[in-house]
Amino acid sequence: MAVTINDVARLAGVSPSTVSKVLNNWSTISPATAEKVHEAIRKLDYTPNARAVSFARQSTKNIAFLTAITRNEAYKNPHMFDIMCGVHNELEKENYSLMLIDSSRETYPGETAEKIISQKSADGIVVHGSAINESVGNYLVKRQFPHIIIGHPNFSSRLCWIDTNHALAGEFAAEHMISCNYTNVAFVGGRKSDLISVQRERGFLGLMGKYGYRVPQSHVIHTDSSVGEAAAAALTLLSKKNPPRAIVCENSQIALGVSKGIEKTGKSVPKDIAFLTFDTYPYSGVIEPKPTIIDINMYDMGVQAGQVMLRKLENPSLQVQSYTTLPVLLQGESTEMWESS
Amino acid sequence: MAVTINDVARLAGVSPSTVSKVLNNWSTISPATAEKVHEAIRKLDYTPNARAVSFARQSTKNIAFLTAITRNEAYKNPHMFDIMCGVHNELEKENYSLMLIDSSRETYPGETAEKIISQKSADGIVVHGSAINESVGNYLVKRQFPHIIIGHPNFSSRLCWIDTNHALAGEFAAEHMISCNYTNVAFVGGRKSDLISVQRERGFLGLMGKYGYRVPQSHVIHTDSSVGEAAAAALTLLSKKNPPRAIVCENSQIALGVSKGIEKTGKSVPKDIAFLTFDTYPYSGVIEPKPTIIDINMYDMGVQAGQVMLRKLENPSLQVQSYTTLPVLLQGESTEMWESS
DNA sequence: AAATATATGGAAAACGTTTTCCTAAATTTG
DNA sequence: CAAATTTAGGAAAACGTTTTCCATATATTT
Repeated sequence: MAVTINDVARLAGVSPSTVSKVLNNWSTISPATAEKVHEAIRKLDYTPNARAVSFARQSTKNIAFLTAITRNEAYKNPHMFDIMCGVHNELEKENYSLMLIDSSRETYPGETAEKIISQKSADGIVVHGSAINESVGNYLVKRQFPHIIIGHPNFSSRLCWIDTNHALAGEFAAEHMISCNYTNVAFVGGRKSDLISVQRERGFLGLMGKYGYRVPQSHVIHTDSSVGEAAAAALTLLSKKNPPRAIVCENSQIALGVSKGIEKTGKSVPKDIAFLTFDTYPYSGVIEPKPTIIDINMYDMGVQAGQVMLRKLENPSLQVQSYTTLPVLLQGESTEMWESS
Repeated sequence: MAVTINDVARLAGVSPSTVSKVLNNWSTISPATAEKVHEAIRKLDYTPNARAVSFARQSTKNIAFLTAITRNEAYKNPHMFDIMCGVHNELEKENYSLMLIDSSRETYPGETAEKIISQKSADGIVVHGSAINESVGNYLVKRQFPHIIIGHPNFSSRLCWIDTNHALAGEFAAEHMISCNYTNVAFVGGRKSDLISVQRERGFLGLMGKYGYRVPQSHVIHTDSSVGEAAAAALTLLSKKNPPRAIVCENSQIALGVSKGIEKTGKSVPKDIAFLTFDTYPYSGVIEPKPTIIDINMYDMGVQAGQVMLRKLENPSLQVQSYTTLPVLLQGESTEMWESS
C-alpha cells in the first residue's frame, strides 16, 4: 500500500541502506548515487514512516508537556499556554513536537510523569513543579531523563528547573519608581494568602527601604484583587493628607481598579498620580492610560525552558543548573520621569 | 538494558506472544496463565515500549492539533487553548495524546497537515480552517484520514468541521432582550471589517426586525473595539432624546467600555439601562455589574471536536456531518425581567 | 608493481511489539 | 468410544527503518 524505503531502493537501483544513508545525509554516499535516490524519492513521493523511524532510532522526537488541565483552563491559568507556545517554538527548531498531557487526574504527584518515562512515549518531559514528587524527581535525575521543571519543586533535589522571581519583580518596581523620582509610593496588593502578591510586596518594600524611602504601613493596602476593592483602595490612598505620588498595583486586575479609582478623583495620570502594575495578562490591555508594567514574560520563560531541554536532549549527562526568568520593564504612559519641584 | 516482553515471557515460562495477549486482554488465555504473566510483569516492573507498540500497531495514539502559534499567542487568541483543552480531555478518555503543532511558518495552507499525514506521525488531525487548503482537504476526505476542522474551511468539500455561529448568537441576544421586555435596544459593534462583529450584528438586527422592533440606524454604533470608543458610544447613545433601554455589546472589551460610559452618566444597571455582551473571555470577568453573556464556550467546542474525532478514529469510513456549537445564555446582573410601566 | 589506505555501497541484524496462522490437548458430540 | 469441535498457547512473520559491519573497487604510497 504505502510506499516504503524498499520501493525507493528498487526504483533507484540501490539497497535500502543506501537510501537511508541518503535520507540522513551520510557522507559516504557519492553525489551521483544520492541524486538517483532523490529522483526516486520524488517520483514515488516517498516520506519516511515516522513510526518506524521512532522505533529504529529509539526516540520519538516528542516532548511531553505536563500540566493540570481543567475546564476553562485559559481563564484559570492564562499563562500556561504562553509557556507552552514558547517551549514549542524552541523545540520545533530541532524538529521535536510537544504533547499536551493532563496531570490533573493522577492519584499522586508524579504518576503521569512516571508513566511517560516507563512507556518511553516521549524523549523528554516539561512538567509543572506541582505535578511531580520527590521519588519521580530522583528517578529523572538518576536516569538522566531530559527534563525541565516549571516553577521549582517543593523538595530539594538535583532537578533542573526554571522559575520566576516575584520578589525580584517587586524590586524592579521599586527601582523604576525611584528612578522616576517617585519616592512616596503606595502598594495595593492581593490577599495576604496569595504567595505571589506577598513576594512582590516584600521585594518592593524591601528595596524602597534599602534606598531610604520606607513605605509607611498606611500606604500598603491588601484587597481581594477585585476591581471594586482596588478602586476603593485608590480612593482611600488619594484622600489621605499625605497621598502617595505613585501606586504599585500587584496585578492587572488591581491596576484596572486603581486606574478607575484615580479617574474618579479627577486626577490625571501620570501628571498628578502615577502607577505601575505587574503582568501583561490578562487585563493590562484595557487599562487607560497604557500602564507601565513589570512583566515576567511567560512565553520567554517557555523559550528558555525549551532551550534547556534541547541542550539536555543533545547531551543528557549535561549538568545544567536552574534558571530564573528575569522581569522586564515595559514603559507605558502611567509613569514618567518626574521633575519634582 | 530495559526489560522487554521477552524477559517477562522467560520469567513466566510462556512465549512472548502469550504475554502480548495477556497485555491486550485476549480471551484465549486461561486465567491461570494470565496470573503467571501478571506476576512476572509485576516482578520485573515491565511497561510495554510505546515506540514498539506504535510501530507494530501502525498507530501512534497521537492526534495532531494544528494552529498558527506566535509570540503572545494567549493574548492574540485567548480561545485556542480552551479548544485544545476540550479536545485533549475528550481524547484522553481513549488514551490518545494531543500534539501541539505550529502551522504559522508554512509556505502554503495545508503544508503542515500534509507533512503529518505523509509521515504518519499522528492518527488524526485537528486543524484550524485557515491552515488547510482544498487539495489537502480533498486528500483527507479521499484517504479517510480522521480529521476535524475548527471553523469551517473557505472552500466547499466533504470535510468534517465544527464551527461557531455568530449570527445565531446575535439572534440569542435579541431574543433575550425581548424576553426581558427591552424593545428599544442599541448595538455597539466592532469594526465593519470584523467578520464576527458583522455576523452578530446581522443576527441581532435581523431578529429584532422580525419581532417588529426594528433597530434604528442611530442605535447602531461601530467602534474600534477599544474601551475608550465604546465608552464614548455609550455616552452618545444615552444622551439621545430617545435613548435605548438596553445595549448589546459585541465583545467583552466593548462591554467594559460601555459599562464605564454608563457609570459616568450616573445611571444604574439594570434599573435604568441594561446591557449584555458576548464571550466570557477575556474581559467579562472585570465588568461591573456581572454582565449577562451570550457565550460560545470554546472548551465545549473542543469537547465536541474531540468526540467527533474519537468516532472517526474508531470508524474512519464514518460519514460524519459537521457541527455548530450553540451559544449559551449566562444570566448576569446587567439585565433583568423588566415590568415596563 | 606491490602494499596500503580510502571511498562507496550492500547484507544483515537490530529495534520490541502484534498478529496470523498452526498444533496439541481438552472437551463435546453422535 | 471415536470423531468432531473447541480451547490454549506457541512459532514465526510482519511492521519500516537504522546502523554495524564487511566487501569491493579505486586511489595513494613506497
